[in-house]
Amino acid sequence: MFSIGTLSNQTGVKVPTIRYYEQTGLLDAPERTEGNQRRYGKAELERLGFIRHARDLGFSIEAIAALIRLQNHPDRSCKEATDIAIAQLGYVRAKIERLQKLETELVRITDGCSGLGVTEDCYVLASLGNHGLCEADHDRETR
Amino acid sequence: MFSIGTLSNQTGVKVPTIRYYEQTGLLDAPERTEGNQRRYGKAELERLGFIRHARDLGFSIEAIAALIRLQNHPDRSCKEATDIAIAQLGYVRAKIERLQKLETELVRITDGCSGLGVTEDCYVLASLGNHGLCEADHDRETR
DNA sequence: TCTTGAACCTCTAGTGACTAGAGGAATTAT
DNA sequence: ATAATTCCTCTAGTCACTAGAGGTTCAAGA
Repeated sequence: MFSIGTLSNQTGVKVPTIRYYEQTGLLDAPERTEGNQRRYGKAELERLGFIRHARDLGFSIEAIAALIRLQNHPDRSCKEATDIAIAQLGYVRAKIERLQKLETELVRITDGCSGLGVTEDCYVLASLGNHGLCEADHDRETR
Repeated sequence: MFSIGTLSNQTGVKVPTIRYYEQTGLLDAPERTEGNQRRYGKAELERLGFIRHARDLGFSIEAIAALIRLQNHPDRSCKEATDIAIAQLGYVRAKIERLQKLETELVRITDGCSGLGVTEDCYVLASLGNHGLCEADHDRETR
């Protein structure tokens, strides 16, 4: 049994974040010492590792909660877990595509400007003010 | 002179968002009617178009505020505006790179799973639980 | 001119996933 | 025994909005 600080060191997840995960139900409330401090074991270490890895991959807390529910029902079809991962993949791909459009336009904007003039004639500012200068549409980056 | 709703229609920026921009200082407080309703002119329309375009490109409110300050001092060097845009480009590129790593791993994870079995043997869940299965490091996606 | 209904106003609170800080208690090391 | 560190809870802040309550003003038609 180890403290929240040790768990934090083992997993790289910050202490307040661990408490936040407990609060939101991603982690079960652990045992406590007589003095009310949290004490964790191997099971929590593994689950937090799972959560951390999924977060690193950009899964939402909500999606991770769903994955954990699936883990707790090992008889359920694997398809549901795969579906969540595939949805995440689609989300990541869509985001990449959007960002690549933004990259293209930012390159265009920054290339057009020597950086030597004064703001009055600045191509960056002109481009931002005049969407008509864009070559293509770019969707809003929803983060 | 036109209302906030008209401005919203012209720019595609939602009414509450326009008020939010005013509150945060991105937009100046406009004239009001006797009945306290906002009335806008061409200048505000243009500035909001500028803001919208910059937001679409992923610039932060803070960065946009800086760009607007530069616009208001046309004698300042264009370099500052270009620097902001270049920083944004770097940010976008870093994000793309991270997301591509995530994409690779998500493909690996989802390809490894037939979707036919039960969760107990699910490769998706196993992969998420065991970071050691990853081929490469992937940084946390900071959004 | 009056009425109706749409659009407007302010204010507060909620979103996601944390992070920061206050003020105090428990644990660990010396 | 004492000092340093870690832990506890609770509240509030972050970013860029979005939603809703409860009330007021405006514009168009009768």
